[in-house]
Amino acid sequence: METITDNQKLRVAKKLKKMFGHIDLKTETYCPIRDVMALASDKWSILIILYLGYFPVLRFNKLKKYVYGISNKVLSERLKMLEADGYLLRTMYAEVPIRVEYQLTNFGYSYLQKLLELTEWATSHGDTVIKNRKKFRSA
Amino acid sequence: METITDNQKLRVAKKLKKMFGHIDLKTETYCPIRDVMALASDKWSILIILYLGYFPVLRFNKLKKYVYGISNKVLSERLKMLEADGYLLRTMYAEVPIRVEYQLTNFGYSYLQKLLELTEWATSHGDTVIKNRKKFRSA
DNA sequence: TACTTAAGTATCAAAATGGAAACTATTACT
DNA sequence: AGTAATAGTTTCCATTTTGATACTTAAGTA
Repeated sequence: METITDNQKLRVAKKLKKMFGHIDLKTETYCPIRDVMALASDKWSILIILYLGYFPVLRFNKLKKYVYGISNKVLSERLKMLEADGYLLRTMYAEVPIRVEYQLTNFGYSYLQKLLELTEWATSHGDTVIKNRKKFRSA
Repeated sequence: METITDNQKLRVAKKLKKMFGHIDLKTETYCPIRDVMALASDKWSILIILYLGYFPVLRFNKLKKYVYGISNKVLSERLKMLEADGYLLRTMYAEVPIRVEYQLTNFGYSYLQKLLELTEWATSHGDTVIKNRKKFRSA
């Protein structure tokens, strides 16, 4: 079982208060969690960013191999959006055949650091989730 | 500009190596990032978990108000999945009208701690993303 | 002339997702 | 009998999101 200390709870409460004080809850003003996270925590975006963290530079087709299951269309879409938001840099070399390299910006790298907290948690708790699901289904 | 120290880069590389060593990249074995994160980093799930962190207990309609824009269908769907995966607890009181309470489990709380790293980052970098987008469009 | 390769784009059908609105169950109250 | 409230479920339709496949561009090579 997970144990959570009172100290941890306090820290979390503090962070939440700060965050929720900053964002307006009721009205539909701009909400970074809805906007920024929508792209950056997307299933494919997460994988793209992680692989670009692992391999400093990747080309389109290489990336597509690592992020298996993604289609040309979706990959190029996500790359364009991630570039637009500033997470990554696209460099095109006018060779033949053309060569394009993708790499994280410092901004993207800064995001990756936080993202890692989450993906590490996910990899170490994946089995628990599976167990929970089974228990739930059989209940 | 974001500055990233070599020290930070080293730490990130270490984490990535550990994660990517653990998961098999090439074959399609079970991948917690694809599976666990798919639900837990979903747009609506994030908001649900954050609000359940902020308010220790919430009922269906209250939650729906906070997570504005979500429909009955999607909210009840997400709640069921989050319950199944073990993030939250659903308690039903056989009163009339019926009363149902949702709250985070310790497991869900443990996830929330990591999630906060990301949402805090997002709230403090939302303006940068907006700026980046503008720059990109006008380039 | 045809072929090759990288990095996409274009296109169209298929599938998944989403939202709106109506409906259900239950018991007490008027 | 009709109304009210909560917590959903159901239905149906529209929009979004995918996925697969073919196509493009450019220069060098066989």
